Amino acid sequence: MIVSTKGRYALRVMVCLALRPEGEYIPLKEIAENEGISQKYLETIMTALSKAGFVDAAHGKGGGYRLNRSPEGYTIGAILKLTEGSLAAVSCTSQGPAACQRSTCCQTKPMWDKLDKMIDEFFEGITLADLLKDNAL
Amino acid sequence: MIVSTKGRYALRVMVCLALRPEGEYIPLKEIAENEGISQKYLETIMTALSKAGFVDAAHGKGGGYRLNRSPEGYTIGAILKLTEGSLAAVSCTSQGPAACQRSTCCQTKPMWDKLDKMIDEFFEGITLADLLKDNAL
DNA sequence: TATATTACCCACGGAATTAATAGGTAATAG
DNA sequence: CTATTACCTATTAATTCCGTGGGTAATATA
Repeated sequence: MIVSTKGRYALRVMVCLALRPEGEYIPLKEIAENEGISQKYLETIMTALSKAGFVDAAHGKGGGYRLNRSPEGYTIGAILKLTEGSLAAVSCTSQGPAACQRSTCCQTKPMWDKLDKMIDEFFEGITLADLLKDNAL
Repeated sequence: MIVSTKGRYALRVMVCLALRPEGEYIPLKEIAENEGISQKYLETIMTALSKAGFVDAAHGKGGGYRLNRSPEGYTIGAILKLTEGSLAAVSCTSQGPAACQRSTCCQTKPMWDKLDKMIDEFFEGITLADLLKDNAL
């Protein structure tokens, strides 16, 4: 499993926000109910997205979260890297050469490197806007 | 992380066996020492490979494990699917449509499906023989 | 100013998965 | 008959992931 619940939730939330009228703040409670996600758990995700500058947050009545760019401005890779930390397919490649003493002679490592590159390019090549289009992928 | 220790070990072991003289049995103990893998843990992996018909096993002195095909006859995908169970990138896709009630309307699902397909084709397109070649990938 | 509403923060608990260990039994070669 | 080797079942240890609890800070509105 390369993408956990956290990352998948983050994407769904971003899609959810993208479908709302531009500029309007949506309270966390409403997003959670819409998406069927635990409110408390979603808190940690939204806070991360906010801190990273992916969304605007506003306190008080009428507050909530909203996108601060057009959907084209978000790559799926950026969102997932934020929430997942890393998209590395194996631990060998996720922590630099130090992770494995055998990395210099390992005959499987080039394959992992190539896989990582492929996955990275896949996610960086898709934007939030692409997810909104039906049958686009 | 898409591939766990188990799968990575399995691949390294298969490479290790492929580098040995054809037809010769290698005891588990020797493989484990060569690769720096716990002997006991490797047992479970070797037994699985043996049961699946990927390697021959022989008891007693002079026994051990050996490949029963040429390295071209093994795809990385087959080895990993055996040891990992599944290579699905997200749980949404690994357990069929039943895994997620939202699968019919989910705007991220087509992306996961495409990713799974890409990863599967990647691993099925590489054989053990490819890993033996330096700089081949 | 008071109150309701909302985001933000810190730490904890439970569940699931993965990695590894323990201790024995069965087969085979010499 | 003994040493060597694979095979089997169960258990523990470690890690990660998912979700919860309880409180604080900021803001809009009346």
